[in-house]
Amino acid sequence: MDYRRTYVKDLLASQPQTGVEAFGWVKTRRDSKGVSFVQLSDGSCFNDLQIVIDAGTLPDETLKLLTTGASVRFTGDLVASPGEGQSVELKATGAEIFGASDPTTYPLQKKGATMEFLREIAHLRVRGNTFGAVFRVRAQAAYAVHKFFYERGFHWVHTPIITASDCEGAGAMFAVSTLLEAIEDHSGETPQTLWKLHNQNPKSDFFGKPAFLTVSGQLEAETLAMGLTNVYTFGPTFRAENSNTARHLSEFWMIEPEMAFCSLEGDMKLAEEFLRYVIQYLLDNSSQDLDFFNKRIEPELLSTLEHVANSSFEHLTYSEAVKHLESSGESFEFPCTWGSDLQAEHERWLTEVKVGRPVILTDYPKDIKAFYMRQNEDGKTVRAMDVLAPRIGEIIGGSQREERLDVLESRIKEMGLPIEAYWWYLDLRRFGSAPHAGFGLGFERLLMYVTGMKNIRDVIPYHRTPGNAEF
RNA sequence: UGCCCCUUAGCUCAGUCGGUAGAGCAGCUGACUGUUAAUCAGCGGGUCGUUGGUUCGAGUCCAACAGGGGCAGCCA
Repeated sequence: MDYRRTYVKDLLASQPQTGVEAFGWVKTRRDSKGVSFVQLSDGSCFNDLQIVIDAGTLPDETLKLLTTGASVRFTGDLVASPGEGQSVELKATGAEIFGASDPTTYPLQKKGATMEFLREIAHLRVRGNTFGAVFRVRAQAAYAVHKFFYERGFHWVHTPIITASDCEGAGAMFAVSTLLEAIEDHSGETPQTLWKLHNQNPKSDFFGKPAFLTVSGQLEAETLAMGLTNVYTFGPTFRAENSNTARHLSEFWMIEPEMAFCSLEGDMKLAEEFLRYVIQYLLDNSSQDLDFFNKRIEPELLSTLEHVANSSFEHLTYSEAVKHLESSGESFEFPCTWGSDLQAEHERWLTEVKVGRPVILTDYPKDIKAFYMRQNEDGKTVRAMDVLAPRIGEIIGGSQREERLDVLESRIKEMGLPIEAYWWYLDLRRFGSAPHAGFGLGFERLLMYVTGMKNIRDVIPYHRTPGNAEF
């Protein structure tokens, strides 16, 4: 056996020929008097290979073991299919079963299961139509991300996953420590694992100071952009927020481009180009999987994606958006006033009702945005942007960064942050500072958008959320 | 973190007023010369999430716990 062999995807695209083999897992079997049909899947593409087994070809014992979930190698001839739904099929002459799958206990079936149930058997769900498609599209999208940046001369940079800088400021962090040790407690009826804290002094911890999992690679990416000009990160990101929604994960993958000599206008242009490029790439290269999502998951998916790939995004300033919201005539649960952050219901109205496609909001009040965003001349707003998309809300958050040393320093002090910790970040403004901008994009939110999947936990193989780290 | 909902067969669900359990699919057996979520007939399948309480009697009412989910906030 060798990984260099013919896969289901290749067989389905081949002309009839003798002496072929196919490896995979049985999805279903159908029996008639003189013939049995097996749908064989190996994950190489959306469609299954239909295996035709004439009665008497295989021993009864073998045929009986060809149940949903079994892994098998079929040998035979690839022939033109007289039935509808496929151009070729494999006429079996032999079958070797590697692993049987007891149909009375195998939890996957050919008929509907809920997303919630499949999430609890996440180690098996990839064998079904939906999750096979999700993870193929995920891989294609990741490739498209790299391709997009590579074609534009961006350098992929690897910012640290463990960070001792608690100044990233993007949310609650997970601690990374060796001061804790697991101990078994046998005093109760059932033994349980407890934590023992060696001591409470961070100086004796592994890194000699408190360390955390990164919540953003942005600040480090900025340092790399101040030498490589155009860079991006694409890696895991961690937030210890107690968020329980269909669009938050504790561990997710984020894409963060950062560009030197670039204004917010260039940043917006990149964000829009990026989204439209990835969507077009998937329309061109994942059409079978997208057709399935359009048919079974989200009926408006294809028309929406095609529309977005071919039309420019609406641009609005925060202040204009607030005016639209105030005169909308809608009765929101929370009224919209200038100076406060937009509620989810406001964002939804703007992108779904008012505009009907992605919208970029810019120039937010400085008090509701991060310290590093560049201040406008009005002294009240900053060069921030959020890209909002129908159905999923905020998909991108970015800004032009504050490149003026004095303004940045006073902003850090104003917000009560420990200025000593930012010494290296401030150095960028001391030595060859340059206007620069970037954004952060949640990869799983992008995947929700392009697949139509409704819960972010269903576009990552194993989700990490508060109270859940199974598998 | 706050508010709300759900948990009955392997899966998806019904179960009225509190009176001791139902369907479809899956599985098994059989029928059918080529099916596409095949079809048809028959059969088996239950600690009603767990613990406690109210009651003559609890799937049904109450409480706690466990698991799952929705909305909001935080954000990507």
